[in-house]
Amino acid sequence: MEDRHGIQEMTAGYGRFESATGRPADPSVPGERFPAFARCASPDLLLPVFRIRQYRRQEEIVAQEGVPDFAFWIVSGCVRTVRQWRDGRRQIGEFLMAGDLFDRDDIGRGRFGAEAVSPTRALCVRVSALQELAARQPCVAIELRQHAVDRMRRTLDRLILLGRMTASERIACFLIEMNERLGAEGTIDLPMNRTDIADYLGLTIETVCRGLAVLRQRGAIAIDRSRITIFDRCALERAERGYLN
Amino acid sequence: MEDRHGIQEMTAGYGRFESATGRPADPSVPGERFPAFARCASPDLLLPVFRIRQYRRQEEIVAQEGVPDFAFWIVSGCVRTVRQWRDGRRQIGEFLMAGDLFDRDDIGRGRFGAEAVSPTRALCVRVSALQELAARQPCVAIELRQHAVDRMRRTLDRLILLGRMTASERIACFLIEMNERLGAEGTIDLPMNRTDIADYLGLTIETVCRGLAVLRQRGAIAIDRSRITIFDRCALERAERGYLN
DNA sequence: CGGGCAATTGAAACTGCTCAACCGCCGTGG
DNA sequence: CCACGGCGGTTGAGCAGTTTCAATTGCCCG
Repeated sequence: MEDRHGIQEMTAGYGRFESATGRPADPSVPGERFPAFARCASPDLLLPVFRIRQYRRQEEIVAQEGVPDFAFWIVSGCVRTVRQWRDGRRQIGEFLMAGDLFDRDDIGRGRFGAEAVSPTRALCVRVSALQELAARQPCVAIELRQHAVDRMRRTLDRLILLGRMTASERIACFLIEMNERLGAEGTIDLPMNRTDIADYLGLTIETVCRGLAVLRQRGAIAIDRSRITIFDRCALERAERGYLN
Repeated sequence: MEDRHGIQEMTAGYGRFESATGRPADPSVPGERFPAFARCASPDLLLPVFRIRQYRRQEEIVAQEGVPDFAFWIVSGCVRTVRQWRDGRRQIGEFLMAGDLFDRDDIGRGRFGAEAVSPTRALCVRVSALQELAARQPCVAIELRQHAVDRMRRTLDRLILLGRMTASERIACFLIEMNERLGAEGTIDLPMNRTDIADYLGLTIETVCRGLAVLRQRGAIAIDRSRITIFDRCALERAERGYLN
C-alpha cells in the first residue's frame, strides 16, 4: 500500500518527511501550508505518526456517518464538510483550506462527512498519536488549541449568517471570507462551484447567481466563472453591514 | 462583597463548598446539577477555585464583546448566548441549562454575550485554575472534553437547522430538543419566551406562534403559555423528518 | 379595574424558491 | 473538423413560505 510506503519515507528523518510530500515543506510554496509545529516539534517525535494522502476532486475523505481515527491536516486543496438528506437537501458545514485541520470531533462525530472540493493533499495523523504528541510538545498543543478556538468562532459566525442575514449579505460575507482566506489581493479563484456556495450559505444556486450578478452590476466585482475580482471592497462591506453591527 | 464571602465559605472544606451553594450538591435535587468532577476530584484542589454567582432574570452574565477570565458552570436556571445588531436583529447561539458549562471560547471570544433567561445559579471558575485542575485531575479533563464535543455536535446541528430546515421543522426540532433536555416526560416548562425561541430558530415571533398553533390544531401538543404538553411525539418527529434523513 | 406586556391571529407585502429555458464551454465521437 | 451532449452557470416568471404591520386577546400585577 502507498500508506506503508509513505510511512517508511517519512520515518527516515525530517528531510525525508519533507521529501515524502514530493515538495519542500516551505510555507511560501503557493497553495501549500504545513503545520507550524512541523518546524518546532522534534522530528523523531513528529515523523512516525504522519501519512500523506491525496484525494481527487469530489472524492470522499470521511463518510457522513464516519468517526475516523485520523485527524487531517490540509496541505493544499480544499475540503467541504457536508451533510445530506435523502430528499436532496444538503448543508455544507465549512470549507477547509490549506493549513486547516479537522478530526472526528470537528465534523460532529458522524454528523458531517468530508469531501475534496478540489484535488487535495492532506497529512493524515492518528488522533491518539496526535494527542500524545501534543502532551509532549507544547507547541503542538498550542496550535491545536488555536485551531479549536478559531473553528468555534467561525462556526458561531455561521450561525449568525444562516439565522439572521439576508441573501445578499450572505453572499457579500462569503466573498469577503474567501478573499481573506485565499487572499490574493482582490482576485479570488474559488475552488468550489455555485452549488457548494449555495449549500454553504443556506441558499439556492439561483439566488447565489443573482446575488453575484447584482454585485457585478453595481461594479463591485467582476465574474469570470470561478474567478471573482473585487473592485470595491467597501461595497461588499456595506452589503454585509449587519455582520459588524 | 458577596464574592469574598463565597470564597471564604467554599475554601473552608468540601462540606462548606456544598453549603455555600445554599443546598446540598445532590444531582437529585430538581433542577440543580453540579459537575460530576465535584465528586471525583479531591476537595483541596477543587475548592479554592470556585465561586457561586446568582443572576436575576434577563441579567447580563457576559457582555457581547466580553472575553471573561471565568468559566461558568450552570447549576440551575437557563442562560442564552446572544448576539445583537444595532438594527435590532438578534441571534441566540444556544440555550444553556443546568449541568452545562461555557467559557470565553464557547461564546466565540467576543462574538456572543451571555444572559440569564431565568433566575440562574452558576459556579464561576477562573479559566486558568480550571485548566490547572484539569491537568492534575483526569476526571475533570475528561468531563471538559466531553462538554466540548457535545457543544460542537449541537452547534453543527444548529447549522443544519438554520440553513436547511423549514419553519415547522425548526419548531418541532426545538420542542424535541427541549423535551430531551428538560425532560419531564412530555411536559415542558419552557424557561424562555417566544422572542427567545424565534431568535434561536432564526424565525420571527409570529412564525413561532403559528407553527405551535398548527401543532396544537393537529393534536400533537397542548399550549398553556410556557408550558407545552406533548401528546404525539411521533407527529413532532414527522415534522422534523428532514433532520434524521 | 386598568395598564402593560407577552402571545396570538389576520392580511398584505416581500424575499427567496421552484420551475423552466437558455447560454457557453468542453470533451467526445462520428 | 464539426455536431452533439452534458454540465455548470445564468436569467426569467410565477409561486410559496415567511415576514411585516396591525389589531386583538389574555394574563399578571399594581
